[in-house]
Amino acid sequence: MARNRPLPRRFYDRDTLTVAADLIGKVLVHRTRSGLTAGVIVETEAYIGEADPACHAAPGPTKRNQPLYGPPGVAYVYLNYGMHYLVNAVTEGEGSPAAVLIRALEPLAGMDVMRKRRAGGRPTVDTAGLCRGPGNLTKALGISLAQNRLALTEPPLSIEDWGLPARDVVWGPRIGIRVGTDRPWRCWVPGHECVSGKR
DNA sequence: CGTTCGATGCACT
DNA sequence: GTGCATCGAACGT
Repeated sequence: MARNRPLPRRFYDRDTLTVAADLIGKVLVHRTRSGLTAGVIVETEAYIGEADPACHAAPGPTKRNQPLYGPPGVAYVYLNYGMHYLVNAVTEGEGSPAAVLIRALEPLAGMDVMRKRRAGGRPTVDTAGLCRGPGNLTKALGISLAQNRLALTEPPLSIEDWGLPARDVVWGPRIGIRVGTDRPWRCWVPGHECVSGKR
Protein backbone atom coordinates (compact mmCIF):
# COMPACT_ATOMS: atom_id res chain seq x y z
CA MET A 1 0.00 0.00 0.00
CA ALA A 2 1.44 3.33 -1.08
CA ARG A 3 2.32 5.80 1.66
CA ASN A 4 0.33 8.97 2.21
CA ARG A 5 -2.12 7.98 -0.47
CA PRO A 6 -5.87 7.61 -0.07
CA LEU A 7 -7.03 4.03 0.34
CA PRO A 8 -8.48 2.71 -2.95
CA ARG A 9 -12.15 1.94 -3.40
CA ARG A 10 -11.49 -1.81 -3.25
CA PHE A 11 -10.28 -1.40 0.36
CA TYR A 12 -13.90 -0.70 1.32
CA ASP A 13 -15.42 -3.33 -0.95
CA ARG A 14 -14.92 -6.07 1.64
CA ASP A 15 -16.49 -7.55 4.73
CA THR A 16 -17.38 -4.62 7.01
CA LEU A 17 -15.79 -6.09 10.15
CA THR A 18 -12.53 -6.52 8.26
CA VAL A 19 -12.68 -2.92 7.07
CA ALA A 20 -13.48 -1.70 10.60
CA ALA A 21 -10.34 -3.39 11.93
CA ASP A 22 -8.14 -2.36 9.02
CA LEU A 23 -9.15 1.30 9.37
CA ILE A 24 -7.48 1.40 12.79
CA GLY A 25 -4.10 3.09 12.26
CA LYS A 26 -5.16 4.75 9.01
CA VAL A 27 -5.41 8.54 8.79
CA LEU A 28 -8.56 10.58 8.27
CA VAL A 29 -7.63 13.80 6.46
CA HIS A 30 -9.72 16.88 5.70
CA ARG A 31 -8.27 19.66 3.57
CA THR A 32 -10.13 22.98 3.79
CA ARG A 33 -9.39 26.67 3.40
CA SER A 34 -8.71 26.74 7.14
CA GLY A 35 -5.91 24.25 6.62
CA LEU A 36 -5.29 20.53 6.81
CA THR A 37 -6.54 18.57 9.79
CA ALA A 38 -5.78 14.89 10.24
CA GLY A 39 -5.87 12.17 12.86
CA VAL A 40 -5.11 8.47 13.27
CA ILE A 41 -8.24 6.35 13.52
CA VAL A 42 -8.23 4.58 16.91
CA GLU A 43 -11.88 3.58 17.32
CA THR A 44 -14.52 2.34 14.85
CA GLU A 45 -17.90 0.66 14.85
CA ALA A 46 -19.50 -1.55 12.19
CA TYR A 47 -23.14 -1.19 11.13
CA ILE A 48 -24.11 -4.04 8.85
CA GLY A 49 -27.22 -4.49 6.78
CA GLU A 50 -30.97 -4.26 7.20
CA ALA A 51 -30.89 -7.13 9.72
CA ASP A 52 -28.79 -5.01 12.11
CA PRO A 53 -31.35 -3.07 14.19
CA ALA A 54 -28.84 -0.31 14.98
CA CYS A 55 -27.89 0.24 11.34
CA HIS A 56 -29.58 3.12 9.57
CA ALA A 57 -30.50 0.64 6.83
CA ALA A 58 -32.75 -1.28 9.26
CA PRO A 59 -35.96 0.41 7.97
CA GLY A 60 -34.98 -0.35 4.38
CA PRO A 61 -33.97 2.24 1.80
CA THR A 62 -34.92 5.83 2.67
CA LYS A 63 -33.84 9.21 1.42
CA ARG A 64 -31.43 9.67 4.31
CA ASN A 65 -29.68 6.28 4.26
CA GLN A 66 -29.27 6.26 0.49
CA PRO A 67 -25.45 6.46 0.64
CA LEU A 68 -25.38 3.11 2.48
CA TYR A 69 -26.85 1.44 -0.60
CA GLY A 70 -24.41 3.12 -2.94
CA PRO A 71 -20.80 2.33 -3.84
CA PRO A 72 -18.19 1.67 -1.10
CA GLY A 73 -15.52 4.20 -0.20
CA VAL A 74 -18.01 7.03 0.14
CA ALA A 75 -18.62 9.21 3.21
CA TYR A 76 -22.00 8.90 4.90
CA VAL A 77 -22.49 11.92 7.16
CA TYR A 78 -25.62 12.74 9.11
CA LEU A 79 -26.78 14.96 11.95
CA ASN A 80 -27.89 13.33 15.14
CA TYR A 81 -29.32 14.63 18.38
CA GLY A 82 -29.83 17.83 16.45
CA MET A 83 -26.25 18.98 17.00
CA HIS A 84 -23.59 16.41 16.19
CA TYR A 85 -22.41 15.28 12.78
CA LEU A 86 -21.24 11.65 12.54
CA VAL A 87 -19.06 10.36 9.72
CA ASN A 88 -19.07 6.82 8.32
CA ALA A 89 -17.19 5.04 5.57
CA VAL A 90 -19.56 3.07 3.33
CA THR A 91 -18.43 -0.54 2.89
CA GLU A 92 -19.28 -3.64 0.86
CA GLY A 93 -20.72 -3.68 -2.61
CA GLU A 94 -23.54 -1.60 -3.98
CA GLY A 95 -26.91 -2.83 -2.71
CA SER A 96 -25.31 -4.26 0.46
CA PRO A 97 -25.97 -1.43 2.94
CA ALA A 98 -23.20 -1.25 5.55
CA ALA A 99 -20.71 1.25 6.93
CA VAL A 100 -18.01 1.87 9.52
CA LEU A 101 -18.55 4.73 11.97
CA ILE A 102 -15.37 6.62 12.80
CA ARG A 103 -15.55 7.18 16.58
CA ALA A 104 -12.19 8.62 17.61
CA LEU A 105 -8.89 9.92 16.26
CA GLU A 106 -5.47 10.60 17.63
CA PRO A 107 -4.78 14.17 16.43
CA LEU A 108 -1.90 14.23 13.98
CA ALA A 109 -1.98 17.52 12.08
CA GLY A 110 -3.73 20.87 12.33
CA MET A 111 -4.29 20.75 16.07
CA ASP A 112 -4.41 24.56 16.20
CA VAL A 113 -7.31 24.57 13.72
CA MET A 114 -9.02 21.75 15.61
CA ARG A 115 -8.76 23.75 18.83
CA LYS A 116 -10.39 26.77 17.19
CA ARG A 117 -13.24 24.67 15.83
CA ARG A 118 -13.79 23.09 19.25
CA ALA A 119 -13.58 26.47 21.00
CA GLY A 120 -17.34 26.60 21.43
CA GLY A 121 -16.98 24.09 24.24
CA ARG A 122 -14.42 24.43 27.01
CA PRO A 123 -11.86 27.20 26.65
CA THR A 124 -9.03 24.69 26.59
CA VAL A 125 -9.37 21.16 25.28
CA ASP A 126 -6.35 18.92 25.80
CA THR A 127 -4.90 17.47 22.60
CA ALA A 128 -5.98 13.91 23.40
CA GLY A 129 -9.57 15.07 23.79
CA LEU A 130 -9.79 17.04 20.53
CA CYS A 131 -11.12 14.09 18.49
CA ARG A 132 -12.42 11.83 21.27
CA GLY A 133 -15.95 10.80 20.29
CA PRO A 134 -17.71 10.78 16.91
CA GLY A 135 -19.36 14.18 17.40
CA ASN A 136 -16.15 15.79 18.59
CA LEU A 137 -13.97 14.56 15.75
CA THR A 138 -16.30 15.86 13.03
CA LYS A 139 -16.34 19.24 14.73
CA ALA A 140 -12.54 19.29 15.01
CA LEU A 141 -12.11 18.33 11.34
CA GLY A 142 -14.87 20.63 10.10
CA ILE A 143 -17.01 17.79 8.76
CA SER A 144 -20.72 18.46 8.25
CA LEU A 145 -23.53 17.58 5.84
CA ALA A 146 -21.56 19.34 3.11
CA GLN A 147 -19.22 16.32 3.13
CA ASN A 148 -21.99 13.72 2.85
CA ARG A 149 -21.49 11.44 -0.19
CA LEU A 150 -17.95 12.64 -0.86
CA ALA A 151 -15.57 9.95 -2.11
CA LEU A 152 -13.04 9.06 0.59
CA THR A 153 -10.60 8.00 -2.12
CA GLU A 154 -9.59 11.57 -2.99
CA PRO A 155 -9.29 15.05 -1.45
CA PRO A 156 -10.69 17.03 0.20
CA LEU A 157 -11.91 14.31 2.59
CA SER A 158 -9.92 11.11 2.49
CA ILE A 159 -8.66 8.17 4.50
CA GLU A 160 -4.99 7.53 3.87
CA ASP A 161 -2.23 5.08 4.70
CA TRP A 162 0.64 7.05 6.18
CA GLY A 163 2.68 3.93 6.84
CA LEU A 164 2.17 4.12 10.60
CA PRO A 165 3.03 1.02 12.64
CA ALA A 166 0.22 -1.51 13.16
CA ARG A 167 -1.58 -1.31 16.47
CA ASP A 168 -3.24 -3.85 18.70
CA VAL A 169 -7.03 -3.81 18.47
CA VAL A 170 -9.76 -5.31 20.61
CA TRP A 171 -13.47 -5.86 20.00
CA GLY A 172 -16.45 -5.19 22.23
CA PRO A 173 -20.11 -4.16 22.18
CA ARG A 174 -21.06 -1.00 20.35
CA ILE A 175 -21.90 1.93 22.60
CA GLY A 176 -24.33 4.83 22.49
CA ILE A 177 -27.10 2.75 20.91
CA ARG A 178 -30.29 1.31 22.41
CA VAL A 179 -30.66 -1.72 20.13
CA GLY A 180 -28.20 -4.21 18.70
CA THR A 181 -25.89 -3.86 21.71
CA ASP A 182 -25.36 -7.64 21.65
CA ARG A 183 -23.15 -7.42 18.58
CA PRO A 184 -19.45 -6.94 19.47
CA TRP A 185 -18.79 -4.72 16.50
CA ARG A 186 -16.86 -1.90 18.19
CA CYS A 187 -13.14 -1.97 17.49
CA TRP A 188 -10.49 0.13 19.26
CA VAL A 189 -6.87 0.46 20.36
CA PRO A 190 -6.88 -0.77 23.97
CA GLY A 191 -5.81 1.79 26.54
CA HIS A 192 -5.51 4.61 24.02
CA GLU A 193 -6.20 8.00 25.61
CA CYS A 194 -8.13 9.24 22.57
CA VAL A 195 -10.71 6.44 22.62
CA SER A 196 -14.21 7.47 23.73
CA GLY A 197 -16.35 5.86 26.39
CA LYS A 198 -15.46 5.08 29.98
CA ARG A 199 -12.12 6.47 30.99
C1' DC B 1 -16.05 9.09 42.13
C1' DG B 2 -21.12 7.94 40.07
C1' DT B 3 -25.58 9.00 37.36
C1' DT B 4 -29.00 12.06 35.24
C1' DC B 5 -30.53 15.28 32.08
C1' DG B 6 -31.06 19.32 28.83
C1' DA B 7 -29.80 21.15 24.38
C1' DT B 8 -31.29 20.89 19.63
C1' DG B 9 -32.77 19.53 14.30
C1' DC B 10 -34.54 16.56 11.31
C1' DA B 11 -35.80 11.97 9.30
C1' DC B 12 -39.20 8.95 9.72
C1' DT B 13 -44.03 6.90 10.97
C1' DG C 1 -45.31 13.73 17.34
C1' DT C 2 -41.34 10.62 18.48
C1' DG C 3 -36.77 9.22 18.93
C1' DC C 4 -32.20 9.28 18.21
C1' DA C 5 -24.83 5.68 16.27
C1' DT C 6 -23.85 12.66 21.53
C1' DC C 7 -21.76 15.82 24.75
C1' DG C 8 -20.84 17.90 28.91
C1' DA C 9 -22.75 20.36 32.86
C1' DA C 10 -24.98 19.52 36.98
C1' DC C 11 -26.16 17.12 40.31
C1' DG C 12 -25.94 13.02 44.12
C1' DT C 13 -23.00 9.91 46.74
